Amino acid sequence: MVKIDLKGQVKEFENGVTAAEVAKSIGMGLYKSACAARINGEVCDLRTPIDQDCTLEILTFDSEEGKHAYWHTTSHIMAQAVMRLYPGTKFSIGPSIDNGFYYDFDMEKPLSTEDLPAIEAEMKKIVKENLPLERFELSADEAKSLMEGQPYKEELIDEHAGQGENISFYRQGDFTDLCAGPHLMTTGCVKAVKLTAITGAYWRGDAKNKMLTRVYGVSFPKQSMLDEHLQMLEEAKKRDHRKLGKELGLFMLRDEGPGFPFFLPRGMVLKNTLIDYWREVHKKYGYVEVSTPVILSQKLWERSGHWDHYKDNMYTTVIDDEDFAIKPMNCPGGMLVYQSEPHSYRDLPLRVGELGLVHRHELSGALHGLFRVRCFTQDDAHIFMTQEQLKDELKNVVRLFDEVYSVFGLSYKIELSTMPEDHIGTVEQWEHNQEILKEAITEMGKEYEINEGDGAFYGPKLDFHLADSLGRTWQCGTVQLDSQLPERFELEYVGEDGQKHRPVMLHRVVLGSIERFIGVITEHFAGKFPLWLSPVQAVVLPISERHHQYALALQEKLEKAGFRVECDIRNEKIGYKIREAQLQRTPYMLVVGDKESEEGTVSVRHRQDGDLGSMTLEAFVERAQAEVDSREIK
RNA sequence: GCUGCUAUGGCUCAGUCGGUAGAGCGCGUCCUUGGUAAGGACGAGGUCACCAGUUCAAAUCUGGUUAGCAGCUCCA
Repeated sequence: MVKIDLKGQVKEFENGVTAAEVAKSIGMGLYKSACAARINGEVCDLRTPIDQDCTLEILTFDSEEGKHAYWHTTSHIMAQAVMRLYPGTKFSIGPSIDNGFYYDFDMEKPLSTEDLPAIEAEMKKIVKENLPLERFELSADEAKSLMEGQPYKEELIDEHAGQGENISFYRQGDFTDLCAGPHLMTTGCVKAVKLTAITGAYWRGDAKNKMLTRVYGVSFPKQSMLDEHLQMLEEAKKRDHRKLGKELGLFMLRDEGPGFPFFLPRGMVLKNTLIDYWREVHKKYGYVEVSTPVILSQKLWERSGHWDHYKDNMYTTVIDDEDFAIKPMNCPGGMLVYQSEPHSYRDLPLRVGELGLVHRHELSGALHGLFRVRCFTQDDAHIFMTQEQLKDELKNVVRLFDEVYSVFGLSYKIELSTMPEDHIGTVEQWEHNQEILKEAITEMGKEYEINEGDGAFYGPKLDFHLADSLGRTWQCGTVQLDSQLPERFELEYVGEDGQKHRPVMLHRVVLGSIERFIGVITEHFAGKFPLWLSPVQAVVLPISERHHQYALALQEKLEKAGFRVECDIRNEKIGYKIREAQLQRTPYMLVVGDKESEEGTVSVRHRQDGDLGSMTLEAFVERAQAEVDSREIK
């Protein structure tokens, strides 16, 4: 007998009982919705036999792990359907992902979207057949003979065999796949499936390898959940910053400058307001500001190491027969600023900010609205300090990040990116620096994930990722520890001992790029920017022509009070003007007619709260000013 | 850059079988002077992304180029 602890309730079972059988003993409802199990904290298959005392949790679709098992099984069902419809297909891998699953196929004739309904129909048949999934293990040799004619599988088997492991398989009817699991008990559990996209993807994610056909899909235990999911995607599209950017007149992109955004008057107000805030908060945190040139000699880039490691992404030019490059980063300019005068330990930490306009030749296929452009403003800073000051300064930077992100109500995910293949500096230096980053962030009580090999070529970094409307995350903030550039530029400060020492340096951006950040907050707020950021904060709406004079006077008074105000004196009815102001997400609409002009009041409507009744202009100004000052998010 | 898809007035989109373009919104003029999400009439806007080819004839078929979209790769 084994004792199984089910969330605090201990029950006894026969030795060798499976997690699925335990679920069944609790209730058929749980058994039917079970996707995977967590035994002693480890996620595993429902088929796993239990032969010693343990804790057990049954994972349903409601849990992350349950969803993953569910989607993973669905990807096998899809592969099985493809195998039935296109017998010559070579299979590679088909995992679950955050919002569904995919499977990569190597096909003689790649699939097109027209083929998806047929695959979906075949999948429904497989679901109806309610095939049980069976798990088994083979030695590497046996595995290879089973997967004969499947070169991608053979490659994977060789890899596992190299580590001396047995290879696990899952079989469902006429389909068997190399797989670690966990998986559902039968194909019949998958109730609602939608294949969502078909694209290309490189084998093993390497651009040098063959491009395979990738089919994406998502599935749910209920049709209504699928409908809801698709509905949610539709809603998310409405928040897309490219769509809103056009509708709200924030920015535009033209064929004449792919990846080079144009900021329109309203977008420019947003950008400048953001920059004003940035300056305010950086002043508070003890930063000074500089500006370094956009074009600098190629020799400088050779010295900094950018030329060797980044030249494919740099735009270049020739001036008076000398080679120059347009800056893709601000650091070398920042080094020259530091070098321009001697420094004492008393000056450190020296925090030098720069809103630097950088240009990078990004691959055409990588461009994406304001999220990925070829020309953007980094809210950069270089911080020079002593080794002893490093950890405190790291924390200081993270505190600043926290303050800024909380003003926008943004939550983030931290990644620690470690040494890439292409790097400068010694392994010891890298490991030492990575350790300091870890310590600083751990001491602040923050969680992080490791992003192996994704550091900058000059040092490890902490990346702060923010999510867009579809939940895709974009790196915005980053703190990078650099012990290379101070070395290459022979930076110095005079210590207490009167000797010259080398400072350590941090690169960091909070917003990341102003452009990307505007994209993120546009989606985050769905265009309803907080009052302090709104390009137009209020619009005065006269009911008819005889109220124009009063309305224009109000506009002038509000502008004098420091607000961004428009007045809609078009020959339209009030309902029409309100509709337009609502669609523009204008925070406040000030309706004025006979009543207001006689009483000297305004009738205030808020884009979310609706009619707020009439009040004096002074009362409105007071209210709005308080909202601006608090940077309240409504 | 790679794979697939797409490109028609300022915007969103129709356009069948190849026979030289259509709607709504927006814009302009006029009527209407109104009370919290679209009042009405009339009008002006398009070498159908670009370059070739096939054809008596191309928005439509073919090839290429450019740009966009989804994903991959790369990245703030």
